[in-house]
Amino acid sequence: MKSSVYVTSPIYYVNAKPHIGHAYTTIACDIFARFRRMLLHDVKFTTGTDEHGKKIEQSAQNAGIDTQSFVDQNSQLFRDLLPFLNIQNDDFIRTTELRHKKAVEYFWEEIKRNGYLYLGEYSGWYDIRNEAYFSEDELVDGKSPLGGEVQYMTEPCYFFRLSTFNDQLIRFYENNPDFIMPLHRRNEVISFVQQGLRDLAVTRTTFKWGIKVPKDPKHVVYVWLDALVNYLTSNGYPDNAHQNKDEFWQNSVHFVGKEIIKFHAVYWPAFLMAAGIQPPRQIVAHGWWLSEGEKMSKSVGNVQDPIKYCKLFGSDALRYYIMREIPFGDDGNFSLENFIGRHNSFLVNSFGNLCYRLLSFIKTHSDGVVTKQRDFKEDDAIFAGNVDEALTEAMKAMHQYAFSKCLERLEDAVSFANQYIDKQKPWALKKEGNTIRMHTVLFLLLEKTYITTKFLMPFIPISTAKILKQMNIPYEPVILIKERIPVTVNIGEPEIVFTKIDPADLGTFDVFAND
RNA sequence: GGCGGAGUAGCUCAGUUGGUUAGAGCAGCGGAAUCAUAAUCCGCGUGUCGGGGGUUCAAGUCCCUCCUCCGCUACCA
Repeated sequence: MKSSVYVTSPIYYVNAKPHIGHAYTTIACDIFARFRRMLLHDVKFTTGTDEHGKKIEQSAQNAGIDTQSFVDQNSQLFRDLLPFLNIQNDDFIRTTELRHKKAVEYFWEEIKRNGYLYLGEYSGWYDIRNEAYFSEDELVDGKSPLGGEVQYMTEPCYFFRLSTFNDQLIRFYENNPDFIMPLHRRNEVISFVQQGLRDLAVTRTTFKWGIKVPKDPKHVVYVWLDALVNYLTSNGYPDNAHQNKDEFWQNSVHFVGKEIIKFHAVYWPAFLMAAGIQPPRQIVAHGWWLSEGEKMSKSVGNVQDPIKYCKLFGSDALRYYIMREIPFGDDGNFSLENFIGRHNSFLVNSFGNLCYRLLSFIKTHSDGVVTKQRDFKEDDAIFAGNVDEALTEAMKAMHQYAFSKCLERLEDAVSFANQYIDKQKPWALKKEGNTIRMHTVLFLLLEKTYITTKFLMPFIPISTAKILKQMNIPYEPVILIKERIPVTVNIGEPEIVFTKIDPADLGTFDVFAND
């Protein structure tokens, strides 16, 4: 039976411009989605923007424009980022859309009907910027622990009976050991829940910019409850109310940054349980980027701008670097120097050069034609075996969201090919007039390089498409480790696909977002 | 304070349930080759495996302790 997968990025809060962190999550989702498509799975991949809340309302006021125009403009910035990054998403959802309003209202009625909401009163110090209440003793120098300005407020509000889900959540984590990836994040979540959950205030009355509570419109639904429901909205809820029977929902994977794990791994499953819907299949959390060794911040002025990188080096270069540099889940450092180093070392010197040297050799020394021959030697079997093994491990890594490990294995495969070509010396075979052996070697090289290139497609789709076109092998977009190519290949015109980045040419290239 | 993670070659890191002379990539040095974007290939690392103590025939790998860094979380006086 055909597998399905529902891949979601977080929806991005439209109060700030997109930076490398947003690009990172979205690219990871896209690569995973492309990978699964190449396994011929049914894939739905959604991203979008989160547009409600007091903070948005205030930012719009400060900017002197009406709130809807404000979110329209800012949401567009995130939408515009997608083609730059070469993202193939199936949906772009905005929380201000009517379909989402309907979904939230329906969801609200469901959890209310099931008895998980009650009207109470909330008072405390409210951090406007971070949309959160704090108790007196949590304040630091008169500000919230998150650094925002606070004001004391009392408001009637609806509470969600989160406290009744303690045991159910713990049991869920135990029964689904791979629910939270990577593992150490899971432990943090479990220990958080084990300390005991308190009921959660899920409405506000201090602002208007949000989805109103059905039949009690002075209350606005808490932004996180609102935002999380987007994953259902995009999957057709509430028209498609039976999410438990939905193939996509059963195989839903939420990619998130580590800072929002609690919302996705605790609140969200509890909300869903309250509505009678099963939790998502997996939460995959990634780490944060430092910028040139320091924490990224607007005031420091070192916020990395993904669009600049794409404009100058192409989206493939950014996609490769960002996935290769750090193990998914860990924090890492984004630096121009490393970017250039990795780009030149693998994409240009290792992979790009392999493709070009192989194809141009076939073009010049074999009239552009390779035919399968059977003058095999032990070296051939070793080479083929090594590549197959590397690709098998790459496949395994991909299923575990270990993107950098997957790329390492693919790099190994490329390296095996470079070693093999050097050892077999097809140029020497040509001189000797040993055409049969030369074709045997070239054919094997072409076949293995072709398969490796296809495996690289999810990461660097534009470049690999060019290379495959040059190979002129009719292909299906499928990853098959043991794939065979036609017995005779008449290659196309070889061209250089990756060009070396010379730091000297960059001059005063400013990698940071100017604002 | 509690829980958890980490501290291994210049840099980034692998090191399975303890077992032969501790590994890889990058950078660096030397060489080969010339199909290729001077790309590639081969060779080269005496690191107190954070400090100290212990268990063991044997510890980077287990136990104790201390130091440093990070994450989650709590909070007394």
